[in-house]
Amino acid sequence: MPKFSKPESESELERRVIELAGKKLSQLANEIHWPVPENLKHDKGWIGQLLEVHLGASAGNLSEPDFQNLGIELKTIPLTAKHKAKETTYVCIVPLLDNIGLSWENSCVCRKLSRVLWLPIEAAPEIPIGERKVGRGFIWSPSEEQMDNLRNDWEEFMELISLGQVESITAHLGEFLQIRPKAANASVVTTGIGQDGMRKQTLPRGFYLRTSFTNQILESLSKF
DNA sequence: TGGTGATCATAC
DNA sequence: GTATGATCACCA
Repeated sequence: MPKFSKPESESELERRVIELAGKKLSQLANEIHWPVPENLKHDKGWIGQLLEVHLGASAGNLSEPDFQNLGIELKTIPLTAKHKAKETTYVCIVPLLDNIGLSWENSCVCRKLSRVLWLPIEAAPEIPIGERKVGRGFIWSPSEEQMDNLRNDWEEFMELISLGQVESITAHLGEFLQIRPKAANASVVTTGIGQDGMRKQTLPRGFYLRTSFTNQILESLSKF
């Protein structure tokens, strides 16, 4: 069996996650002959991709779960020195068009978060990238309460968007979910709905999970 | 100093 | 541009 074959079952994936716990990123990078970057300024997705390779995720830029056969999405969680979530977690792009009649159950947020492999990684700035260790990952599904919370935020956002209020949405909105720009830079545009109901060019946005939400998940587990 | 708004790399 | 992977950088 090749070293980084895709896991055939959830229990196999879990075993491999446990094996990764406590390892340094430099160790994982060396095994696949990847150089370790000085910082992540120009390699923001480096850690996520490193772990995808090690766990045998059927990577690619498909809008499919990372482990297609298992229906599981892989998400790394950068941790502060206090082992709290350091950053919000990107979920998916916000649909700005043709979202009439889109139900929460069929939304990208609900589908992506229904089954997630969370992998905490040390990310305190004082620790060099290569010295950062992988935490104890775990497979998770949202509780009913968490689902309700996310759905409430999502429905509020989608109503604003369908009413042409995209431009008025700031990252302050939403209790657990938020909407922020998701683009290479501020001049990138996509088509959305304007205040007059006509199509309008606007900045692409993404759904993100607030750190309060991911911390809630982390607190219910032992990470290391 | 934490959160919001902006940005980076890469494949197609 | 859209999709994947996210973190940076600045200001309140």
